Amino acid sequence: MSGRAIELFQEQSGVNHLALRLPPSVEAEALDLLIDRMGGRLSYAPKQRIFHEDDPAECLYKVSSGLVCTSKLLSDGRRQIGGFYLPGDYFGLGCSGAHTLSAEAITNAKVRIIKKSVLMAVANRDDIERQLLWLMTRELAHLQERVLLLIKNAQERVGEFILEMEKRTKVGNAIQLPMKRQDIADYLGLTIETVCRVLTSLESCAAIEIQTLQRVVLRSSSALRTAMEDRSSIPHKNAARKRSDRHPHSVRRDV
Amino acid sequence: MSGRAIELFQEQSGVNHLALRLPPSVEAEALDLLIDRMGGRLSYAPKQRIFHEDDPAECLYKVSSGLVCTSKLLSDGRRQIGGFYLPGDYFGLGCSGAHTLSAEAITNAKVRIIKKSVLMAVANRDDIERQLLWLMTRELAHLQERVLLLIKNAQERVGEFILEMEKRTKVGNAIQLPMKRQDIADYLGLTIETVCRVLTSLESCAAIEIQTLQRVVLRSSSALRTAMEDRSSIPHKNAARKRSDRHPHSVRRDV
DNA sequence: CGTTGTGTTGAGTGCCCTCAAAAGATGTGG
DNA sequence: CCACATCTTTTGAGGGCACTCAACACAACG
Repeated sequence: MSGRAIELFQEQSGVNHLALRLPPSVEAEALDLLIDRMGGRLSYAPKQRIFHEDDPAECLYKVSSGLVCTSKLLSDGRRQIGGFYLPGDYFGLGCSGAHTLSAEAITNAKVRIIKKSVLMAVANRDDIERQLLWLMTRELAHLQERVLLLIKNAQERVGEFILEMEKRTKVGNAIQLPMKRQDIADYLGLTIETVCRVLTSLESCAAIEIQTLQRVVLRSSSALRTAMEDRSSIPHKNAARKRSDRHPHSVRRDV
Repeated sequence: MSGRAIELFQEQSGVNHLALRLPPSVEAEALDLLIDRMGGRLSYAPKQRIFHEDDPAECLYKVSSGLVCTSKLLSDGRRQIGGFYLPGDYFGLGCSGAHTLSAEAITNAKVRIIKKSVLMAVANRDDIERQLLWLMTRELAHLQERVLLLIKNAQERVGEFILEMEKRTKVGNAIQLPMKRQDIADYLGLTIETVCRVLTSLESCAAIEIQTLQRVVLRSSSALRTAMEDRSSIPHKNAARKRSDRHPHSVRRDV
């Protein structure tokens, strides 16, 4: 249980130990090695389920190839997609006890899987722990971004999605969209029709080019930005004017 | 750096060590003791800022009294509230490097503050680490709930907010709403007018009673549930019928 | 008791959803 | 390789929910 009182004041490692301020270069090297060597290999066909949302969350997963998503089915029939996971991405984190989301393959996918208990038994615990904490922190930051996304309008949601996928899947200058339009819609909290319409409008304003269903090229990022901010050339929504009215002295009370 | 190879195979503690499956009774006892005894005391007036969203995230905060919220100002002037924190709640977690949100007091508030480095230097690290991980896991679960909330309609959002606040702030049978209507709106991604209208309609259908601006009583939880599910008696939105059309064989491919 | 901030209510509009149908993509058997 | 069936995507028409704008009621404070 204890037996590490001797280390109590080793400040250097102690400070970093918290893993809430991590050297960015660390990433998950040891974890990668471990799961690649010791983790089980599993293959999934499109739409095949990897785990269900009530299954005990005792494993850690990493995508080797293909595309995986987590999702949740609501009582009214709507589906919300928690995230898309590309090769190299980890999923199944951040759940104590049971998963809160299901996971399924979207394309053919190969997945590495390792039990958390095995992970802890085999590896240097602190390294692994720090890396897991880092992964959780990233997941949390990503979720916060998503919350911000969901209060925006359709053009901004789709636009930010394009930009996110550009960072993650660009080969040459082609952005890959391996998921269905319906998956994008469920990820962005929109309908498939709205996603289609926005994509079409983005193409017609020369921001992007839809080469195939799953292949998009970013033609003009400035045009994309413009289209995202454009509210049909009407200064609608809660504009800055209104906001300043609402918090007229949010500044002057600062210490 | 290392020197802990001897502990490598201490299975028992190693398994729990991951803190991703925690004994629910643990909560944050040691952490509570530590921050209450060693943490600094700070007092804030309404609307006073506690930290800014770009400040380095090197401290952990706990509300002693009053109400605190985290928030982010968007470029278009909209504000998104990350969360409300009541006495006993921790905030400032889950950020590596810099905060992603600002924090400010809503009412008069007393806050305990402790540096993460001090925390790690003074305490048994594993306990503290486990408790921090547990707090982060809760934060993550809460964020996932929020994402699900934001794709729902106004009545469901406000209704779920009432139910959440009932769990957290009920004294007798009165629910306390210490924040402004605008704060609720910014938390739910709605406008203040919509929040008002929904609250009024919930009162007129006998689901709740608005005693004062900041004091609400839940009259009939069943009426509330009905009002939340009610889409003006029209089976709109993506109903189950349409959803089953969209994924007609999501079952048959399971292993 | 005026002033300022906050909350409520009303009228009108637009964004996105629903419903519907056509067009395109994908897969299978002949 | 083509015909056919199925699934997916696109496009169109129309409507509702939540937003914008505006005015009034209420509360807090000096």
